Amino acid sequence: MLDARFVRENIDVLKSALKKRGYEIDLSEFLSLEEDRLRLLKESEELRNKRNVVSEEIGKIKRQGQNANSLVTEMKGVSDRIKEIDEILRAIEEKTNSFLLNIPNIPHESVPAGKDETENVEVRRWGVPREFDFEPLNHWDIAETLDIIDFERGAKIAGARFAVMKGPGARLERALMNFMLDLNTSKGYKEIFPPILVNRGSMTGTGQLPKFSEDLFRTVDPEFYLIPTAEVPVTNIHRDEILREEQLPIYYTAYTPCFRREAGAYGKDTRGLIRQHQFNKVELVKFTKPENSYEELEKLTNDAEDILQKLGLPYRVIVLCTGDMGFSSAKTYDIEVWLPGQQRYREISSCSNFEDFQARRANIRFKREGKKGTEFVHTLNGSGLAIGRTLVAILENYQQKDGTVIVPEALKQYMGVEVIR
RNA sequence: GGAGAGGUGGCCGAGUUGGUCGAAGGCAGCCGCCUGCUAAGCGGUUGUGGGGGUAACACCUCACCCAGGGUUCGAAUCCCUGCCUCUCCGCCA
Repeated sequence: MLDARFVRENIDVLKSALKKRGYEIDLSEFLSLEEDRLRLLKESEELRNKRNVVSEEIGKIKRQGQNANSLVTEMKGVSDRIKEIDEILRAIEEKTNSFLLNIPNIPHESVPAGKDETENVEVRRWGVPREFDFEPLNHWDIAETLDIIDFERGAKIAGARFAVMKGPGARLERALMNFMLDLNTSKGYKEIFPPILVNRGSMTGTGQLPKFSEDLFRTVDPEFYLIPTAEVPVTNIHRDEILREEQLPIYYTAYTPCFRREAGAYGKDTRGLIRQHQFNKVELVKFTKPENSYEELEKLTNDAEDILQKLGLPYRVIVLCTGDMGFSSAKTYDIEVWLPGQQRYREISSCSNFEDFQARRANIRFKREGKKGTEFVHTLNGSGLAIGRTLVAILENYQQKDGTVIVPEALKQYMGVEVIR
């Protein structure tokens, strides 16, 4: 969320920045509400001041055994008036707050302007897609032949968009988790294994609520939310905290299952493992000082790329244009892996700098050495990587004519075999 | 699930016949002094957020003693609800 004061004082900056996102904003109601709010706030505070002073007076008078009835009556009136004002204030704040919660983040100046995903810009490519001397299969065909992913049983047990991983398929899933966590922790990321069910405050802190509830699974009694990404519990680790400057930057990596309703994706990627209600992911999360966050975004993206390089999977990096970026992000790189079965690049990681947008919602601050006051940290995160999609990429890129799949060099020690057959 | 205890500042911990409490005291931190060094000692100082104010400080003011309501002229202190922690019993991986 943006800061109310910032919005009040930077109307034009905000308007033009959001226009680049294709987001027209009408601030007139907000501004007049803010005007009312500040006026009433002042009145309320002045009355409280009066009440504090006089109440103390009443105490003194009573201790002297004298009568203070007229003052008491007067203060009763003052208190009633304070209550009235506060009720109005609460109503106003509810409106302004929900208005602020629904404004997306301001894009960084380096983000290309554009209306949708067709205007994203490719930044670099790594690796050369392999030449096949046969027609490469889709991963679901490969998996069916090898009997390592069972979509029918997944549907029977749970429903559409669920799968059962079997034998070497399950092992590959586990191998990837371990491989990624080992690689990430070797670079200084601290391993975290957080709760998978979280409360409403955490979902609001990272921006999933109130705007995107339709994509979340929720338990009813008691109420919890199933995390759509480890970003939620891991970023919320430091919610409502004031960090010391020397603690920054903080690097976390976490494996978790992720749960998404995919409500807006009917008919998309219905076959295969690309879009599931439940999937595994290893996440990278950073908390940094504002002046370092863009440098840290580059490093974080590189760390995610390194996983693909070590697995020998060709990919490209694109920077999302203003119109395609997520709600909370100021700048996002997507990493897309080459899938021979689909003859195209598919998203496997999304690395974002949220600047202070999440930190303000989640109230994550830090204190500079020798300076008074606090500042919001910058938060970043990226997949490192989505396990299911990595598994898909391995099956498709390492498939052989006879239907078997070669295990990438880096995974052999985790798999125990050289070929999945 | 049942019974009980409790949630106060960076930490520990007073305060529960409502008023002089943003909150004693201790520890830790910071700044001085003192001191061969260190330790000890002495003095001072140290929360967050909002509003106003300033060139910037200063300063003024409001709120915050888990959260949200309530009673009252006035609440850390009384009442209600929720959340969390601890102990005992039961159950369970």
